[in-house]
Amino acid sequence: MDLRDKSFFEKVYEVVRLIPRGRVATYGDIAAFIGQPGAAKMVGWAMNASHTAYPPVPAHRVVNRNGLLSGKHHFHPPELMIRLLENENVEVDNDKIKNFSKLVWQPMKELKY
DNA sequence: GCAATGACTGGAG
DNA sequence: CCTCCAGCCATTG
Repeated sequence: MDLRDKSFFEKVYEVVRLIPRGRVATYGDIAAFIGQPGAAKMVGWAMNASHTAYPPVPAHRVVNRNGLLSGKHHFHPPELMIRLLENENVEVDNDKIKNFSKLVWQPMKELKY
């Protein structure tokens, strides 16, 4: 798979890299921002291949709409995701982001196009 | 090109 | 906040 060319994946990566340190974003918001609302699953799919992207993508800042770390099982080890978040002062409780509603970063609203 | 897949989501209960 | 359901769409076999 040539991720070198511009694609859905690369758009996702760009947005994810814009997520401020200590903040998190949802798959749906990212998908909507790149003009493909409803393609939230594709964002997750992109994250699945994000390890091949460069510069690295802070995939640990991307969670589902409930603030649940749905993708932690894709990290090695899974606890790494939580460790990275806590390292940014993001509190995690039982695989969920505490104060999620306040930490969530929405490109649509933050960047306001 | 059809069928299955998946780190999802919004609405309803 | 949780569960269940139907819809979502790029990528893969």
